[in-house]
Amino acid sequence: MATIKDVARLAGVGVGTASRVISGNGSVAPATAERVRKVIAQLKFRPSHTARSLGAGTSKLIGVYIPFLRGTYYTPILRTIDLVLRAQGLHMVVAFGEGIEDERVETNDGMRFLLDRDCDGLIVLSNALQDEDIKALGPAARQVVVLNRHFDRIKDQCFTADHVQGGVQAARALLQHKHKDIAVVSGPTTSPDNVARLAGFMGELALRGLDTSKVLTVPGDFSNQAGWDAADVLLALKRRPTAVFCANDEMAIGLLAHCQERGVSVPHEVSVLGYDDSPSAEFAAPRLTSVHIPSHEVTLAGLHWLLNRCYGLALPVARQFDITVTWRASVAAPASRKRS
Amino acid sequence: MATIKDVARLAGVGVGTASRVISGNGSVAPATAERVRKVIAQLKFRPSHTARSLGAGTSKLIGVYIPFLRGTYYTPILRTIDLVLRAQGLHMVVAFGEGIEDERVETNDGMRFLLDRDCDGLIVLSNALQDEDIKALGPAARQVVVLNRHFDRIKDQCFTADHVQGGVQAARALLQHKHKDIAVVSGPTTSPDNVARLAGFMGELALRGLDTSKVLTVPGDFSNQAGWDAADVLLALKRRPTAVFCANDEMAIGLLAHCQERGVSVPHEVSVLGYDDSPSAEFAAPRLTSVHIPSHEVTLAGLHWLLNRCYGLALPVARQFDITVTWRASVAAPASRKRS
DNA sequence: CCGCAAAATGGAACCGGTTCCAAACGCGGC
DNA sequence: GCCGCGTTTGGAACCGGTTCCATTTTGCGG
Repeated sequence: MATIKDVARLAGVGVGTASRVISGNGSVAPATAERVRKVIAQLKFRPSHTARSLGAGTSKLIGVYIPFLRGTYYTPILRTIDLVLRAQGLHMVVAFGEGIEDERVETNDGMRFLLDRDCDGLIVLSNALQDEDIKALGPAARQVVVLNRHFDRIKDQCFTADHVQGGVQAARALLQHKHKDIAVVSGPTTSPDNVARLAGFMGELALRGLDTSKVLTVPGDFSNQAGWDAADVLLALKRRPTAVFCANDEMAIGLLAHCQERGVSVPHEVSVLGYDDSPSAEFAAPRLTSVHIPSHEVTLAGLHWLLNRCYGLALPVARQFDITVTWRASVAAPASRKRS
Repeated sequence: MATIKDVARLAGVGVGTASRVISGNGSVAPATAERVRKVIAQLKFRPSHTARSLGAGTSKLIGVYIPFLRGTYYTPILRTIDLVLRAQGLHMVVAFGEGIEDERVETNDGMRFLLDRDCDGLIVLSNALQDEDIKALGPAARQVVVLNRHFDRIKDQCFTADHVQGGVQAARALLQHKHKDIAVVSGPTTSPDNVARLAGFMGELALRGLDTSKVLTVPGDFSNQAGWDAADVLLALKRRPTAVFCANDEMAIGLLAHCQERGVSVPHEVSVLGYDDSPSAEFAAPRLTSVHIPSHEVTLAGLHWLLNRCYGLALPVARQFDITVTWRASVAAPASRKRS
């Protein structure tokens, strides 16, 4: 690979001049610049990012930590990040948490790994992260943004939709169709956003006069399989619920698949409500009604904040995110029925 | 951030000695080493990857180019890459092609972008790449691996399952259930792997005595929406096919959703066969029978080859990949029926 | 107690850029 | 023709590590 010295030598100029032509800083006589440019083209010279980073003290690298790349929830987020970054001439270094270890340990390792790589900033999505982990980051914490979580310690750097509100919306969607026998397939209790949406959901049901102690909650882990398994439990019930709220779309889809296999018609016999409105919801069978979390907007806001901090930009940063319900085919009024 | 000079100064040693302690190369008296280590811990010193890269001439960075991160096909591939890389202390820089430009231009830009970042190697997934693009890469081509494509120019660096064989398997799966009225939802004709699987499919049908001119092919673009739209065409047919082969799972899932919406029962009224056996196939409704492409193995082989080349390792590199059919619920024998 | 090889050590050079500084140069005004 | 200012230029210093080389220290056998 040709270096700037080769360019300088062949063009008969000093390295300083060559550098000025390449970076465009400082003035160079037009004729000289032309000569240097010619040599650059001839040598197919491309300046080394590494060397630049070392001198400039900035790597133009943003790290992204994703706990587990499953389903379709994270893919639009990655797309959004890549798109914005490339437009700024930046790159994205990615790490996933997919080892065998404890998720929290893994998150910390992953962040460390990324920080060690001299990333200018970090975007972290994680349910396992704890307040002390943020603290342990020390000054490095200044350059991280957390999505879908809230930490008081760095509240300006946290971007998330209000999942309590999301749960409320979910409850209203079901109540609106006069459902009274409701079941829930929940995510892990260790996941704060899951806890929030369930709290919102249950709270709203109680507010509307439902006895929430009768709302069966089947625990799950956000996977397709968990939804499938939950269906097994739910369909075996003597008095089946008329509606099921799943804490994410993945589980809803697993549940849908199981209902189909058993010949249970959705939404005729059971309504199914998802959460996230991830891409796979749109073409589930039946098309899944889901609580729409504006991930794109949340991601964009967090990313903008980070770029503003790291590179002194002034990109707009949203702080408020509206949650709505995307109505499709999987939720309808319960069929009127007599006691079985 | 503390530098090695700070460490050296505080420990009362030269930078050379400090470096030897950090990197573990060269001998240092135990007492001295201990002293240096103490200072390192105290200062929370972490060596700069950038500086190391510059000196060593290797960035420990592998670039990954993915044309469009949609659906679930690419996610396991990214996971596999990340897992292997991290085990080697390496990182992954990702770029997607999601702009507005021509896909081929975009792929070249993306690769350039990644190469400019001083990546030691590149993994490229792309349908738009042409032979000349490889040529234009010049010596940089030595360090790229292409997945799911074949270029004669760099045949050792291409890793792909045999999609003609995949098409053959698909045909056999349908024939095995005595389907005779078959339709195809194809991918873009610009996608070589799509062309290959269709060729294999049609070839096998012809071999088994079917008149392939009667096999309706609906063009698609690998998206859910394309499958949905194709269903519209197919279901409007006077004589509906008894089986549909979709060139990828995404389209199959879109088609399934539409069938469900129209009340067309799968596999009772139509069988649907997918391709790729991506994660979303498992929990489609009904669960999707699909031609299993061993993406994990292909990715692993390509990645191993790349690591062997870039870092002189000796990881095992597979060259042969078996394609099988994963049987689930969406394909069955056609219901016997009279002419409508 | 000496001599010699091996171990330990400090410091310079280097990787490939950018930036700063001082010097050379060109040009207009007096 | 000379002065002074602004432009152009080459080269050194620097970023933070690693590695090489020369020098000092250590350890052991004779």
